[in-house]
Amino acid sequence: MPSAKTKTAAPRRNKHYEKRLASILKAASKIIARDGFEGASVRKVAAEAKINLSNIYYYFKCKDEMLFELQKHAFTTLKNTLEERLIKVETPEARLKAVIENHFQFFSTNMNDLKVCSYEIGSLGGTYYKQILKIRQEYYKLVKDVVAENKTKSKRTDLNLATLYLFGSLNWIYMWYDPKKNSDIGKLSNQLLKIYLNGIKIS
Amino acid sequence: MPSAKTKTAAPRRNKHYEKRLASILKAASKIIARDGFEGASVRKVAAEAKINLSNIYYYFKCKDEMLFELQKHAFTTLKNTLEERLIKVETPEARLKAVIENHFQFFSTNMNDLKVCSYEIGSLGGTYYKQILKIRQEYYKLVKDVVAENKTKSKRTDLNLATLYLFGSLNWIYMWYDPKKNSDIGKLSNQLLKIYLNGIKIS
Amino acid sequence: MPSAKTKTAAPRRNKHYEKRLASILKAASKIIARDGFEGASVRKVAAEAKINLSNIYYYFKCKDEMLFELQKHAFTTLKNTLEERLIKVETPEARLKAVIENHFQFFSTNMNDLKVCSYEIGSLGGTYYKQILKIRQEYYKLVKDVVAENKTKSKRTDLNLATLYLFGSLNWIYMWYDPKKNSDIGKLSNQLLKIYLNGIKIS
Amino acid sequence: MPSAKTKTAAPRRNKHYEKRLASILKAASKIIARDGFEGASVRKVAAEAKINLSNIYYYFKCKDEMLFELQKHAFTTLKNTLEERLIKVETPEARLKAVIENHFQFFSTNMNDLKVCSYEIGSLGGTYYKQILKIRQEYYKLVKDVVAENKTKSKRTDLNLATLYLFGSLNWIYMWYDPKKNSDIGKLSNQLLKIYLNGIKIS
DNA sequence: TATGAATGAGACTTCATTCAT
DNA sequence: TATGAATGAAGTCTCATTCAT
Repeated sequence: MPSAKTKTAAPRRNKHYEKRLASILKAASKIIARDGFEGASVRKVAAEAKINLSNIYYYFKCKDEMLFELQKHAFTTLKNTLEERLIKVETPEARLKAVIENHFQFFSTNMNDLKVCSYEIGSLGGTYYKQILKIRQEYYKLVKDVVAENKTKSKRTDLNLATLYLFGSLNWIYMWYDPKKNSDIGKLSNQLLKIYLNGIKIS
Repeated sequence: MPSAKTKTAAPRRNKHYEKRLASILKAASKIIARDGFEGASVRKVAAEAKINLSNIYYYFKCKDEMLFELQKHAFTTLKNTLEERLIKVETPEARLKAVIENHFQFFSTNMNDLKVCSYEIGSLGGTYYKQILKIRQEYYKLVKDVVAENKTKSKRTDLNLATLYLFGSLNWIYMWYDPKKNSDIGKLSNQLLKIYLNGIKIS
Repeated sequence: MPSAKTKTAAPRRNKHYEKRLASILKAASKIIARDGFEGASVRKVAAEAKINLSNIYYYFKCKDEMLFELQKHAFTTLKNTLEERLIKVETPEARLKAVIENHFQFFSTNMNDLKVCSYEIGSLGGTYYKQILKIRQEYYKLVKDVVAENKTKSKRTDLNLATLYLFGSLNWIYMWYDPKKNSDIGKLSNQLLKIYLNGIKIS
Repeated sequence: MPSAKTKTAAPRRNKHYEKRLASILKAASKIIARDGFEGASVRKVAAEAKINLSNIYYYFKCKDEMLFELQKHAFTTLKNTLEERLIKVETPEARLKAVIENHFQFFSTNMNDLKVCSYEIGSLGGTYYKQILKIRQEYYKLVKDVVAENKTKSKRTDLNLATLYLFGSLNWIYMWYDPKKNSDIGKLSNQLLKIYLNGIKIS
């Protein structure tokens, strides 16, 4: 049984609290994506969120915690929405498409978070890092299993390698994704699915 | 006969100059890869290179120039060695393998530079950025042409997308590459070549 | 009735703010007069004002702004007090004496500011410079008009030259003024007035 | 008898020495006038003089010495040329005109030196300061005597005050002198002479 | 909850000067 | 004479964070 303390201990928060917290996180995401974690000063985040500098420390113990919450939220969402999607489909190919589309969907509408999550993984230390690592590993496991379902066993390719290969491709999108040109996420996902499953060459 | 002037114009430097410059660049590469560009203070680089802090400014006009030289060297090397390799092979598949192996070879022995080159692309401003962009585009063009040779035209996949997809996979290696486990670059390249050409699934 | 907003818009500051700001400005004036603007380090000013070094940057955006505020205050005061004096007197000679005495009065009790205002005019750049220039020009115009009232038209001397000539004499006082010896500002002003009006030679 | 050492001890200098020394001094004058003594780095001076940074220290022991030589040369020239002029004329008025024209002549063609000599008087310390002070006082005495010849004794104006008043006017010219507009130094000198002698008002 | 003010550490960079050749 | 390289001190400014109200 999880300790009840978690809930009870939470400070009584007024109706604005959640809204402001979210607004700070959004600002942080934007600034960190633009300037990197080190380059993103708490001052800039405060300015972007239109909140007083000191007041940020009411919502976060320190700067690191901001990044932590950002990554935690992103990876948790990613994992949860993927789980929901996977329940609904059965064939290996459809499931793989779900993986790709889910990742794409989330990050194409949260491009800042993509950067924050792939760039700034090493910026977190100690406990924060470990907690994030755990969620990332759960998400990784989920994806790896779907890759396994699709991969022809006889092929002499390492399963981990194949999975990481997929992640690489998916995470690289911030380098080229343009919401105006690539508005159709479904179509984009299909193309990547095809390449990943069958390669770029007719065999 | 090329004008002798071109060579003479370079400032006369003593015998230690090149060695120190290289040593600073190596130190910078290590620190920037570890801490990010913003997180890498010139102090830390100086300490790593065992050189006096202010003396660094004899070799570089500013911190940005350090990153610039790092990226310039990496992308130029990448491009030059690829060109040399491509001259020697003819079949599309062999050429694509050359692309993959070249990229892999370089970055597996210069893992720090890989980070510095993929993480810190946005950390450069103004003229520096433009110069790097140009070299990167030349390298990109080289790779794209080889992808085009391999890609079955009838397939409805965008050429740029396919190329970027490849880059994503290749650049993600710093997330998992372990020189102890993945010592055989040739084998690794072959695996990725297979996936990229034929997909993970027998069709 | 002026919009209340104008006043309300000013940031709310605590009771110590104005006092500290003034104390920093006074310290800055002293140090800059002694060491010149370039020679006056922010550290020295902070030490003189007995304030923490970085805290200075809470009161000023940058070192330039310090000089700007100093000059702005001096020239504005100079201009305002002169305007007040001029209202009260009518004859040209009395008005000219007001000009001289006003300039003298202010700078003899603010010798540091005199240096800061005549030495360091070129130390300001961009917007700061333009703002100061405007006030200085207004002050100059005021003085020039009084000179014009006094100057015999038939004399073939350029009005601007005559005015600048006066300014030169007035601003040179920091080279020799000694509050102990020249305590009687009224008398000093009278002497200069005589020279300026009638020359050093009986004609 | 002055020690012969002065001449004998002088290092043997090749034919370029004097030329380079003068070129450095000219560069220094320009840079110091523009940026102030503190703002003028030895590096900038070296660049302006197109000489190697370290090599400057062959010509000057330290930065202060550069300023010292600059001021020494200016005041000495000023004094010497004035002495030559004064020998040739006899009437008080002609002699006063010589003073004004001499000062004007020199500084209008050496505007940088004017700034360096009036701005940077306090930038010199110790022995350097004393040496310069001595020359300045000699020059001052020369001028004061000529003022005395012209000044009507009965007038209740202090002689020193009258002299300093003149210096103020003369030294202020860098604030407005424009070689294009005020090309006729003789005419300008005459105007100032008239004002100084007879005032701006017909009596 | 919110905010004005403060602070010590450390960022990048330039300085005058010297050393060795 | 000339110059490439080095160095310790100091420059301006920003940082994350805290304190007091």
